[in-house]
Amino acid sequence: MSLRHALLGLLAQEPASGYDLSRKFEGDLGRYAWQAGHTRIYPELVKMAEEGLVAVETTGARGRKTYVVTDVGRAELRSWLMSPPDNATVRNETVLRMFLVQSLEPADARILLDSIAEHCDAELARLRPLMADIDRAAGTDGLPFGRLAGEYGVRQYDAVATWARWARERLDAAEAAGRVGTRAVAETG
Amino acid sequence: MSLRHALLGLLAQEPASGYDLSRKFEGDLGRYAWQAGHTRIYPELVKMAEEGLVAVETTGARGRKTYVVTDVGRAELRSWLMSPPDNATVRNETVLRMFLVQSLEPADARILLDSIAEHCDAELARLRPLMADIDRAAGTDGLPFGRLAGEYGVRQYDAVATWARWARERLDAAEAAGRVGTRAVAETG
DNA sequence: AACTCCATGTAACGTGTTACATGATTGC
DNA sequence: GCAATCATGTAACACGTTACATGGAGTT
Repeated sequence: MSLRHALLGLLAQEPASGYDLSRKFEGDLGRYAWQAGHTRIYPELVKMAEEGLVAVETTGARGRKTYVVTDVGRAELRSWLMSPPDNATVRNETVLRMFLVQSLEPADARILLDSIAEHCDAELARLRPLMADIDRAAGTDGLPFGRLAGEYGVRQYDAVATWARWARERLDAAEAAGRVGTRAVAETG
Repeated sequence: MSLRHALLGLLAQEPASGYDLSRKFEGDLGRYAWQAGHTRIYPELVKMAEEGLVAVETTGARGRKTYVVTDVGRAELRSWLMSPPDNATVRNETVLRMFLVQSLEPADARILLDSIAEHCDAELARLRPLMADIDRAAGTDGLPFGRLAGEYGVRQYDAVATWARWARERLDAAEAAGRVGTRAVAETG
């Protein structure tokens, strides 16, 4: 039930409508933490309101409903954050590709690794200036919401880019030595 | 449909039964790439066999069925690996916690960040010797299946541990300056 | 004989995605 | 008036988890 806690966390930061929340998932939150569309968010908010975790604060134009966290909701969020389970849910398609890169032919693996490195570089080029702007505006003593998460993204992409380049070198070395411990997946037909 | 490609990738490496495959998901694959239980794997293998992506190689004792990838399956795996989508599926409970750490009171956030750093240290202590063993056995020119993925894990945990310590420092600095840009989630009742 | 591990499966439920549907408001 | 955006929802489907069920083979 992570969606519910994601919503609680966002609402703990500031009251928002289902529409607002669904757009937050389109940003960095959805990019590397958790994805959810409005079709899932709306019913979940209704359910959470029924359970007393959130409440409708205002009803505005176009049927807009603004939700706020209740004390019960805050307690639930804190309890969830403070007790991480041993086996957290992880489902990452990109990491899966990294696992399976060795089932490709070396030539294909090289192309894939290069494209991963480039993709990470592009994300870094987007994120780094953003973080610098935040620090410039708030100073290194300020800590706007999202700054820690953004930094996580930077370090994450940096690590993956470095990994991809390391992996390519290992692959090259293995191929030069004539022993790529893999059963290649060649194109057929 | 990532499960299907995960299965294809594992079977491309070596033929296996549904039981074998389900146990592979219990290791590092499930720990940081993709999770799946046997109850999902068995029906998926049946479906993939119907579609000609895999085939039953042998039927052994206790009804054991060993699957192999077909040429069609290999082509499908290659095609999937070589065309990564713009918005890959990402669902990571731990990263979500990192996003929401700023909705905790500084004292709680500090405890959480410390526990994240410790958890990463523990994983590193487990993985690093494993990778060293592999390199010792295969040499730096050898590349056993899983070596690249294992290295990804090492770099990943290292990055998160460093991030957690950095985040703690930023949090300390912000609190010292008396401005933690967060609405704290305190315990109630 | 009892226990554990191997090995496969079904059914119910929870969660997430895609497609469909509706209507208000704002900017041009 | 038209298009874009805001704003909410439902229904069907896909995917994943938990609980339940069964039985063979090896070990003590």
